[in-house]
Amino acid sequence: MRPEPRGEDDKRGGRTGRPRDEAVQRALIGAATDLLRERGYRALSMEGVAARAGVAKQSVYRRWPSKGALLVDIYMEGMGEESLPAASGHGVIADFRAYLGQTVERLKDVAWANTLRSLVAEAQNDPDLAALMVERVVEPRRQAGRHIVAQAIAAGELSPDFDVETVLDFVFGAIWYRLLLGHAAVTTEFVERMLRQLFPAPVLPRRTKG
Amino acid sequence: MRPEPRGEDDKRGGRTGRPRDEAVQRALIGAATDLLRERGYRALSMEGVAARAGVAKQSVYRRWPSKGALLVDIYMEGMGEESLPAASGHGVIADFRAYLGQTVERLKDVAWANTLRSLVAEAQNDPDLAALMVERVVEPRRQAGRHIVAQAIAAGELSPDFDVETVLDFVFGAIWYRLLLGHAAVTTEFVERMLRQLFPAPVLPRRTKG
Amino acid sequence: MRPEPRGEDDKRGGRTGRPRDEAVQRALIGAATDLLRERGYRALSMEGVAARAGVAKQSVYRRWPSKGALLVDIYMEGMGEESLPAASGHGVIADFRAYLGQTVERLKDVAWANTLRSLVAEAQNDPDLAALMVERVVEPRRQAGRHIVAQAIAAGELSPDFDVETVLDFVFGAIWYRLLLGHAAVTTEFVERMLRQLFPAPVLPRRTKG
Amino acid sequence: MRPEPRGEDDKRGGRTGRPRDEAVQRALIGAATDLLRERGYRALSMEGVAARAGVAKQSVYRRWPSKGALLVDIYMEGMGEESLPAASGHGVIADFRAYLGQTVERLKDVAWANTLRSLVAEAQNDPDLAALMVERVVEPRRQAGRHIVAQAIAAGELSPDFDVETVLDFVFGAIWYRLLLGHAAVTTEFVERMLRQLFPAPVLPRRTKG
DNA sequence: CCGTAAACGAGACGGTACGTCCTGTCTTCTA
DNA sequence: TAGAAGACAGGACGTACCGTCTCGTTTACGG
Repeated sequence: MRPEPRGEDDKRGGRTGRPRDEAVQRALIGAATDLLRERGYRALSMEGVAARAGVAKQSVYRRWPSKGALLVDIYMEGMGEESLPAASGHGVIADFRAYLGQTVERLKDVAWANTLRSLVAEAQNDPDLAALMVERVVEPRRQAGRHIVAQAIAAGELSPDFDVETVLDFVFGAIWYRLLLGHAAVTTEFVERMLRQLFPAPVLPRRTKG
Repeated sequence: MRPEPRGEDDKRGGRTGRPRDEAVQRALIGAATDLLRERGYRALSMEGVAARAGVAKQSVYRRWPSKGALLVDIYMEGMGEESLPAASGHGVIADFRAYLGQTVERLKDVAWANTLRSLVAEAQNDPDLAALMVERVVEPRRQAGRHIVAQAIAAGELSPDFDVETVLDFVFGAIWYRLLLGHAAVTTEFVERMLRQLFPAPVLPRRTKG
Repeated sequence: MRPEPRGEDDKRGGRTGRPRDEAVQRALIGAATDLLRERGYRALSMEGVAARAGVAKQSVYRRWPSKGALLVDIYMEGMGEESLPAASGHGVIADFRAYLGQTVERLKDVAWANTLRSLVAEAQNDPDLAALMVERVVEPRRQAGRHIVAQAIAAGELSPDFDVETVLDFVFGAIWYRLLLGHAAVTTEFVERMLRQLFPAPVLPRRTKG
Repeated sequence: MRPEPRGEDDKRGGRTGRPRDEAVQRALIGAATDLLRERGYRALSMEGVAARAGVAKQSVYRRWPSKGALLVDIYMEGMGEESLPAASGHGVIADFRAYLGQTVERLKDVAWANTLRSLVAEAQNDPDLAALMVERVVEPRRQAGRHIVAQAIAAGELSPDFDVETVLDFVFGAIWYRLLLGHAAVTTEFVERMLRQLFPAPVLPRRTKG
C-alpha cells in the first residue's frame, strides 16, 4: 500500500530482484583479508578469494569489477568511518601524534599493511583505481590533517600561512615510503622524529616563525 | 642483475661456449622501455618483452630471473652512475634544489616514471626485489642527500644534529607519494615548496646564505 | 511439454493463482525462432531466449524444463497437427511425392531447418529428449508414410510384403543425413531421385539387373 | 651438415622448437575416448579431457581449436586408413554386406557410437567442422561405396546408370538416422533388410521377391 | 471485496566450462 | 654455450550459461 519508492534508509534504492546476500559479502571480505594476512598480495586472486569464501566467482565480479575495487572495500571496512578529529586541548603536536599514531598502530596488522601495499601496487595498473584510492584513502586522511592544522591556526598555535599541503605530503609520504620500500620500519618512534622535525622546540622566547 | 658475478674486469671469467650477444641485451631493454612508455606496467610481461624484442623467452630469463630484476637494470641503465654531488658553493638549499630537481626532471619521461612505479608495484610481491631496490635505488639517492647535508654541517650551515634521515624520508617520501598515488603532480614548484618548508627563511635582518 | 497434464478442455484444472500469460508464451517461442533463424543453434540459450523475449528466465523454465523441450514445442508449433494423408488417387508415387515434398518445402525455412538440427544435436545429450522426439517428431511422420503404403497395398499397387519400415528409414534417413551432414542439399530434385530408386519404372521385358 | 629441409617422412616439416610430445597426444585422445565411453558427449569438455589426461589445457588447444576438431581426430584414430575394398568375387551384395557390416560392427563400441553422435551434434554449431567432417568422415566412406558399385558395373552386375549417390544416401542415411534418433537399433539384421530392399532377388520367371 | 496462490520481472546464487594469457621450465635444432 | 623456436604444467583471467533461489508486484478465483 506504499506506492512511493521506499523508506529513506532503504538499502535497495529502487532495485528489484533478489537482494545481495550480506553473508556472501562478509565471507568474501573475510576470505580476502585472510589471504592477505597469510599469504600476501601475490596470493590474492579473484579466483582464490571466491574459492576460499565458498562462493561463485561471479559473485565476486558482481560486487567488484577488479581486485583493486575489492581492496578499497577491505580498506573501508577496516577503516570504519573517517571522522574529523576533535581538538584535544593539548596542542597541535599532540593532535598530530594521535592522528599519525593511529595510522602506525593499524599498520602493525599484517593484513592491513598488505592491504595498503596491494592497493598501491594495483593502482599502478589501473588509473580508475588510482582515482578511487585518492578519493577514498588519500583524501579523507589528508582532510583530517587539514582540520587539525585549521584548529591550530584558529588557536594561534600556527601561522595562517602554514603550508599544510606540503606537510601532509611529508608525513604521509614518509609513511608510505617506508611501508612500500621497506628501508625502515614505521614505528611510533618514527612519528616522534617527524614531529620534532616539523615542530621544532620553541627554544627561546622567540618562536620559529612570527 | 647478472645471473652470476663474473670476474672484475673479465667479461667472461673462463667460460666456454658462445658469448652473450650484446645486441640481444640492448633489444630487450629497449623493448621493455618502449612497453613501459606506451602501455605501462600492466603490459610488461616477460613474454611480451621477448616477443617485442624478437628474442627467445629463454634469453630473457637467462639474463634476469624475474620482471623485477629486469626493471632494476632498466633503472640502472637510465640512471647512469650515481655520484656524490660536489659542493656547489651556493649553499645547502641550492644543493638540494639541484639534487631533487634532477629527479623531478627525469620523472617527466613517462617510461622512467612507469619504471619506478613498476618497481614499487613489483616489490610488493617480491621481498628479494624490495631488498635489491633499497640497495640500488633507494640508498644511493639517500647517500647523495646525506653527503649534501654533511657538507652543509661542515660549512656551518646546518646544526650537527640536523636529522638527515627524517628529512630524506620527507622529501623522497613526498615524491614517491605523489608519483604512486597521483593526488598531485611532481613539479619543480613542488620542490620549491618542500625546500621552503625544510629551510624556513631566517626571518631576521640577515639573510640565509652568507 | 506442459509441466503438468491439465484437465481435458479445462485450461486450468482447478488451479488457483494467476494464469499463465499467453503473450509470454508467444514472445518466447517467437524469440527462440528468431534466434534459430538469425544465429543458429549455438546462440539458442535459455538465458538468451528469455532476454530476447523480454521475459524472466524463470518464465521459460516454468514452461519447459530444458532447451530440448522448448525445441519440441517450436517443432509442434511449426508443424501443426500431423494428419494422415488422404489417398490422392494418383498412385503411391504421387502420394509419396506430396508427402516428402512437404518436408522439403518446410526445410527451406532456415529457422525450421535449424530447429530440426538443434533437436538432433540436443537429443545426443538428453535421452529423454531423444525418446520424446521419436514420439513427437519421428513416429508421426513415419505413420503417415505407413498409411500411404497401406493404401497402396490395398489398391494392389504394392506387394503386401513391401518392407515399409526399411523404405521409411531410407527416405527419412537420407533427408536427415543431408540436413545434418550437409554434403548435399535437400531439394525437390533429390526427392525425385529417391522416388525413382524406390519405385523403378515397371519397364519392359528387360529390367535393371541382368 | 644437412642444410636441406629434411628427409621426406619428416614429421616436422621445417618446424623448429621443441617438438610436440607424442605421449601428450596419446593421453589426450585416450582421455577423450574414455570420457565418451563412460559419460557420453555431455561430459566431453576440453577442460575435462585435459584434466583427465593430466595435461595443461593449453596443450589441448594447441592441437585442436575446438571440441569438434578433437572428435575428428578420435574418429580418424579409430578408423585407421580408409582403403578401397577389393572385389570379393562374391558379387555386389556380398561386397556391400562386408562394407556396411564393418560400420555396424564398429558402432557396437559405445565410445565409437558416442564419437559419431558427438561429431554430428558439434557440427550443428560449427560450419567448419561440418565441412571437415564431410571431407574426413562422410566422403571416404562414400568413396568406398562408389568403388564397389563401379566394380559391379564393370562386372556387368549392375546397370551403368545405377544411381550410386542416392543408394549411398539411403544406406548411410538410414544408419545415421537410427544412430542419432534412436527409434531402432543398427544391427546386422538391419543391414540385411537394406540389402534385400536395394537388390531384390533376381527373380526367376516367377514373382518379385523370393 | 478480500485473501490465497500462482505468474511475473528482476536479478542473486553456486556451479561448470569457455578460450586466452602469462609464468618459469624444458627440449630441439642451429650457430 | 647462446640463441630462436616453441612445447609443457600450471594458474588466473573475465565471460557466458546453467538451473535454482529469493524478492516485490500483479492478476485471477473463490470464499
